[in-house]
Amino acid sequence: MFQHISDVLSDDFIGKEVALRGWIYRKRRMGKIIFVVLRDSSDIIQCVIEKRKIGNEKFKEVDKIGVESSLELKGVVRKEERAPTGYEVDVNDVNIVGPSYLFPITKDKSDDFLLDNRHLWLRSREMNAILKIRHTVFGAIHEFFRENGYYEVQGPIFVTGAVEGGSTLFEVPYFGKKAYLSQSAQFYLETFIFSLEKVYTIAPSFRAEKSRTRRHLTEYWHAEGEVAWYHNEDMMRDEEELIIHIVQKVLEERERELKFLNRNLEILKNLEKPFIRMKYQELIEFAQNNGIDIEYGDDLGADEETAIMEKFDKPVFVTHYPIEIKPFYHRPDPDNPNTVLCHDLLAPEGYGEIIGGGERIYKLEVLLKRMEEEGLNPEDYYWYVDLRKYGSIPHAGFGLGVDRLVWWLAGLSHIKYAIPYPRTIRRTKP
RNA sequence: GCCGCCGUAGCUUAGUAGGCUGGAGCGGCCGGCUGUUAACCGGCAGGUCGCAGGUUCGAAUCCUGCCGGCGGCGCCA
Repeated sequence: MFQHISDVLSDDFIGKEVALRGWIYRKRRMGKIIFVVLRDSSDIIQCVIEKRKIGNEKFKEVDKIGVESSLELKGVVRKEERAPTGYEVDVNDVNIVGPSYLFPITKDKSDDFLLDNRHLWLRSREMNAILKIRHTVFGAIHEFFRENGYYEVQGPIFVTGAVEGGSTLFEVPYFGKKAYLSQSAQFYLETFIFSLEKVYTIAPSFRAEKSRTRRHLTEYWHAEGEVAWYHNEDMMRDEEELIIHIVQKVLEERERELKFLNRNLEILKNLEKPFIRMKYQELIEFAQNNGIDIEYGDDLGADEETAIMEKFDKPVFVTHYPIEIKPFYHRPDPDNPNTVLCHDLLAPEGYGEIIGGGERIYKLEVLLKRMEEEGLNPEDYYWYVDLRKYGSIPHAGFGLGVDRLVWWLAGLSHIKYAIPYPRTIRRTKP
């Protein structure tokens, strides 16, 4: 039986023979001895292959093959301070499963080259760590929703209308007609709540925005929730708990990976609710008092958002935006109809917006009026309007940019490092 | 869409006030080494200088256009 490397990196295995399989991570020959650093999904371990032990022929074969060749080997574990992970295997037998010559990724590599070779770069320890963190994040999201009474649902990806007013949709040919790729499941989630009350989905969203920033992808993973009877504050409370649950889970399961990525864990470890809540108005004043050039009615630009969020070490909910700068479906605040009952959640350390959400308009007349003001044709949204005709209820929802969350949690410099196959304005391969 | 930058060997790059044969490291190939840490030592091979046109006695270097890419803004999760 083969074992994983992480399992045998332990004093319990000293002096015992183990069987390992994996890929050559590094290889160095010193005359009649070859050091192979073997890699599998779990970790790396240095293996020593001596000519006198495995014979001339085998030795020559191993000498010939390159980095990323796949191997099966048997050997005895020994504690060895000189080895990269503290233990070493004295190899008794080795079998080359699939040789690799001229692996394209070597010592010097540019960002662009690694993106072109992402299919191979996934094997790197960096990507291995990021992928494991992603795995934990996605799992934690499902866990949270399911433990809190949400049903998982699936909306369509081919759609005919926009959710976000200003956003650009990807148009695709559809049997002689036009369809678009979904940019949010929100409107569909709103239909599900009349059956299931609390629903969520994790799905890709597509935005044809020609954004060239460290926080934008054209295809990204969107975790969205929608809840019947919830008001803005109820929604924020769940989101707060969701984020804390994810952070806890990542700290529990992925501390090693975060450390490997040189993530400073203090902010994550100290994270607790409640998050900071600020009305848009207060945020503008706060920004102005901190020397940021912004006026009431301006949308928060990336510079402002970054400058503001560098001053906080926990996430901030920004609520009550002016009605003009938010999409039509947000419910106006009854106490101040010039603002809407919405919220954005900004991640600290300069990372910025990771969640957008709010309470939806549930009265038919209000919705029709808002659509008219925005120049939208209710017929295009007939099914969305219908929800306000047949037993409408207050409800709220939100969308979490999962890749953005991973980007922040892992402390990455660009969102393209947070997703295995980033799709940006200029990249659709590999 | 706007602003800025880049394109030289498989990879990372030096070289651009125009001038001899475009240098190097890594990787590769050949050889050496029993404690290496993306080892080291000796040797060899490897270049349409993104593409097209122009200026010039002469262009990797200057000009024009195109192609590809990077960073940021706007927009958003």
